[in-house]
Amino acid sequence: LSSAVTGMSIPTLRDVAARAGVHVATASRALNAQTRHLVNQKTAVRVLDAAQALGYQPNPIARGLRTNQSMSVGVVIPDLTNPLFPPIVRGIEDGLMAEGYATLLVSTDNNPEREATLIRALRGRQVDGFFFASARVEHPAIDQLAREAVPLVLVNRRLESNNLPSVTADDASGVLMALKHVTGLGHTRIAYLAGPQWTSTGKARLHAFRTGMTDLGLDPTTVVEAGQWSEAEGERGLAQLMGSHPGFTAVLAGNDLLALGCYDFMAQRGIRCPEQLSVVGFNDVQFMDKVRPALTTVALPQYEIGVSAARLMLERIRHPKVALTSVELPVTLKVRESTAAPNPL
Amino acid sequence: LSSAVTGMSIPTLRDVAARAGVHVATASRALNAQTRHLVNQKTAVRVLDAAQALGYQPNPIARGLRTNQSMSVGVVIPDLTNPLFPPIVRGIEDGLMAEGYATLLVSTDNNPEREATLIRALRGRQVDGFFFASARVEHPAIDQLAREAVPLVLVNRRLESNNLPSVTADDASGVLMALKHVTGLGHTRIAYLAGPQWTSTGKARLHAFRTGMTDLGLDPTTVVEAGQWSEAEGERGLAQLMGSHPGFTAVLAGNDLLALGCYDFMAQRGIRCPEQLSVVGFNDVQFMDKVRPALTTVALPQYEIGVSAARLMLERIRHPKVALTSVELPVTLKVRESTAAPNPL
DNA sequence: ATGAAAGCGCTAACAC
DNA sequence: GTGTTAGCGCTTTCAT
Repeated sequence: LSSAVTGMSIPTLRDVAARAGVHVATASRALNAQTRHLVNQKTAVRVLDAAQALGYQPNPIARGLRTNQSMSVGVVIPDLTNPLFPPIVRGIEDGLMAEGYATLLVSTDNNPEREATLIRALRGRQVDGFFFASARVEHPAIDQLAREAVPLVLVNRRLESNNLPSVTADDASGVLMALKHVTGLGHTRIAYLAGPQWTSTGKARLHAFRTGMTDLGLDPTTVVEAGQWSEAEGERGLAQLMGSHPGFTAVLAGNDLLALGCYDFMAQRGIRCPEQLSVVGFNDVQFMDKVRPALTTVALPQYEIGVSAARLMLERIRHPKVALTSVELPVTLKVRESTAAPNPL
Repeated sequence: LSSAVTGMSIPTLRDVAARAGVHVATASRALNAQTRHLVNQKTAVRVLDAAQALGYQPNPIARGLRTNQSMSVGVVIPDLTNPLFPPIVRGIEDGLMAEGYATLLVSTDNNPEREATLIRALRGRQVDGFFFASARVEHPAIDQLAREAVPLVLVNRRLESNNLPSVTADDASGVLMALKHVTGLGHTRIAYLAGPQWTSTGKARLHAFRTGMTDLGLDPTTVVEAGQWSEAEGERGLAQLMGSHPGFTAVLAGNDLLALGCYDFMAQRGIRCPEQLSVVGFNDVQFMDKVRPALTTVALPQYEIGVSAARLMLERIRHPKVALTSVELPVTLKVRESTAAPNPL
């Protein structure tokens, strides 16, 4: 018995077909833009009208079972509460929603086991592709997916082992802009509080710092690596930096969280920013213009990164054969209050 | 031909059954905890082993088609980049993931049309339930879903028209704590910058302010309503407040974003916080301890709200007949630097 | 305790 | 141009 007859529940393709007086297959063809040309113009209209009248919604579950497509994608990030990710995720969501894709979002907490479980769960749900914002420089799980030809897009990350499509910000330029700004202010002894070197952004930014400093004829060795992209590690990092390489007047942090950690350490030691030490962040996460002092930082086009990633994914899904492309987006320097000319002792 | 034989692709139940030497139906029963008792102990073990060996993952799409369950839920929020929501969403995600549910997250931007579209899309995907963090006090779309007996949980919101299960924070106590703190400091002329009155939290908090002030024998009429939960509206609101009711020495804001808007206005007018005006926020969103001055605010157990909501949803899905329950979680006051004793002129 | 068979809603060969 | 048929992977009667 068709569900329309029972009066209950959601109309199915059968109901539409019945109402239009055609076979389900015809109804299916008429409803699908790809195959609509196979059916008589008038019949198609009749089917469309019937669907409209019934408020028919195709069931993607059933379709997916048949077509091996779920019209959904997995978005794998380290942690949604890291303020860098919400805008990126929204960009992905907005870019994909228009095309009928749903996004399954998961946070890995940088825990490889959890990540493996989540990837398995997403694969089980037949996602049509994966976004990874959590890629370590080496990442067996991703390599595996790539080998299986699952559509993949790396977001704000790159892989060393694999030439996968990625959307990143121009980290090198960003570091150089920060460096130029700080040297322009008169600083010459500049420290770098690097992000974890098992992340591609961490490595890229540190590398840019080293070459940039060398090119400027400055000493590029005042460097400490944080173990995590966290405030706590930023605090620890600056402490270590001041212990091992005292005397610098500015510190560039691998990201804003690390910069905030510097603030914590400085507050605790009574060091004033920017009078005694200039600090520069990276990412320009929400509220960085409101912290004390307002943080000078390199701003990423976060939402745009998400949108671009969505575009790349669509390309990958629709044209799997086309050569891989990657996108690098420009960054901008936001000069605020955490940087000033060095104070002559 | 079974996929295991072809050597490619993902193993199906057929492959597991074949390997264990049983019929698919038996394999299905053995794999499902609910029906395992129907099958011989030894057979069950054999099937489980086969599944293990093959790395079998049940296909929820196929299962869903049969059972009319998608093992996924929709999470509808106004905007993921509003920092209140990421922790809540993570709580929901973590609470549900353990039970095998996936979350489909969407942002409505408070746009009713967009929201309607998104709800339709989610229904089309057969989600087993909806979380709404975007409920207006009146909300036809939600009423409709409730009438259709779709499992629903309201998060940080309540509905006037409908007694739906909800998880909220104890807004009234929060406002009272803020009030007590500020009066304890010596303030008597206290303004309230209310959130939008088309939201339940906006209404609840304003109501608590009015009764609280009255109970304290203070004038409760220095109130302005913001049109949105936004920084811009906070700025506008404080401007309006100072124009229409000058002379107050403390302002309680409906949430942190509004409080930050107050900061903006004060910076622009050269009014010092807390010396000239004390400000209290609400929610204790990320970085409120880092803004200038560090914001005194009422903290919500954000992650816990999400976890509780997930629990409620699970109950609803599993026992649809059980009476509706709602949860109200306690809040805490974070005293920081934006409040001080009023400055005698 | 297990197998056989039907069917969830849809799409895609294949016929006519 | 349209109907027929089969089947995606799984669960669930119904037999045995």
